Amino acid sequence: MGTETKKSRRKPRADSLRNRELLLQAAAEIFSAGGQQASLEAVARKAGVGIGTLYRHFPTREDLFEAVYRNEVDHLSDLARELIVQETPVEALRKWLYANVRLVSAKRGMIEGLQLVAYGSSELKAYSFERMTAAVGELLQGAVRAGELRSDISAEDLLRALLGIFYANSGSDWQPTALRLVDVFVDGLRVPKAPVGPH
Amino acid sequence: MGTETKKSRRKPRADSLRNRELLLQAAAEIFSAGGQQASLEAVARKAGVGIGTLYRHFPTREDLFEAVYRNEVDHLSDLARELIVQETPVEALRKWLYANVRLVSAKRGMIEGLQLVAYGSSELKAYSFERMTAAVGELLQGAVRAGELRSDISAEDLLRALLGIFYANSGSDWQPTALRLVDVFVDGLRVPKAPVGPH
DNA sequence: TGATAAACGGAGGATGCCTCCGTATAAATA
DNA sequence: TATTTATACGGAGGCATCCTCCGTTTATCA
Repeated sequence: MGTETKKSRRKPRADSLRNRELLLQAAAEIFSAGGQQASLEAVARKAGVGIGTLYRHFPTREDLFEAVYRNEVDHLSDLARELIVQETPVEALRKWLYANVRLVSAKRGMIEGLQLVAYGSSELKAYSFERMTAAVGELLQGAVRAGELRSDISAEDLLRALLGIFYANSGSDWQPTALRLVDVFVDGLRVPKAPVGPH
Repeated sequence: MGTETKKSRRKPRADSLRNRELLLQAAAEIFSAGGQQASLEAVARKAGVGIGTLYRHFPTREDLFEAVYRNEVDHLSDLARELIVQETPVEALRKWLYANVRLVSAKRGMIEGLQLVAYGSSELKAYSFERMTAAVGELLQGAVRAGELRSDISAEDLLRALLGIFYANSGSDWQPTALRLVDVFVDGLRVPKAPVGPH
């Protein structure tokens, strides 16, 4: 027999998992507010863990960024499903788009600060695109089926329009502007209650 | 009479002007090599002045970046004129393009690191575009008149092609690649000495 | 050749990065 | 449940950078 090839591993410790989650949450907020050069020590402070813990979970800044991004995409996907059952179709869409603004906030920091797009895994990009299209597709379908939104907008159209909104105005306080534009956009998608066409 | 509204100012001190120049020169090199997050203390060290002197001349990092950029554009413009009289037309163009690679090195750092394009003065952009087009126009004209380069390339075309070359490959060691591409590009512009067309 | 406005240098306090290691604790074992 | 042990934790510490502040130096002007 050779050396033991596969030790029975212990279950990961509960505190480790918890701290990882706390860190991701804190990082999402800090990066969203402060951009790409936010302090990692601030992230650790906000998460309520030591700086060593942060570095153990995410050895490099990029590791943390990528994890935050992936995490946010997953959250958005889940959020779409929750909103579909909890809200009216149009409000579900609107709230999901709001959440998107927050995601892009983090994404901007990552892309512009660290060229994640340049050398970053394109696997990550494909992954996020797929999940995003699926999520927005469900939201749209719901609202269209309920007769509240016009039916000639595809999921990809909507995502493209969003990207346009996001990248068009890249100021320091773009977030409130983006939220306002989302409102306008959603209202524009509505099917008018009192049609004005010829009878 | 009111209070004296306009005191006869002293002439600016010679060492001040000299140090400013030294700082710009050092900053150009440091930014070019190290990107946008290069250390300002390193700039001061390289210039051989105290850190306080750096901050007196350029209170913020952005101030220094913008000054370096403006300075480089001016230098490039002057360089074009010098090369026109010192070199053969084609070599003048090639060397000027080399110098461009170095400029873009600094520019990249500025744009990507600090969103100079986003909030930065668009006056600065207009200024640089105008001067650059003029410079490359003169270089082209000289070489075309000498019958060494094909005549169907405009100054703007050339600048656009350059931008393409520069932005296409955004790696860490893009500079050598860009220089090689410039070579290829200039060679491609040449009028062939022994035409191979049908007789 | 003073007088003085202006510029100089760099110490110093604050903050951030990342490593290292003694301590604490959750899972495995008895 | 009690003990063992693999694993994770926190944060001190060393180094780098940022930026300010102020005593000293020096170029201009009379």
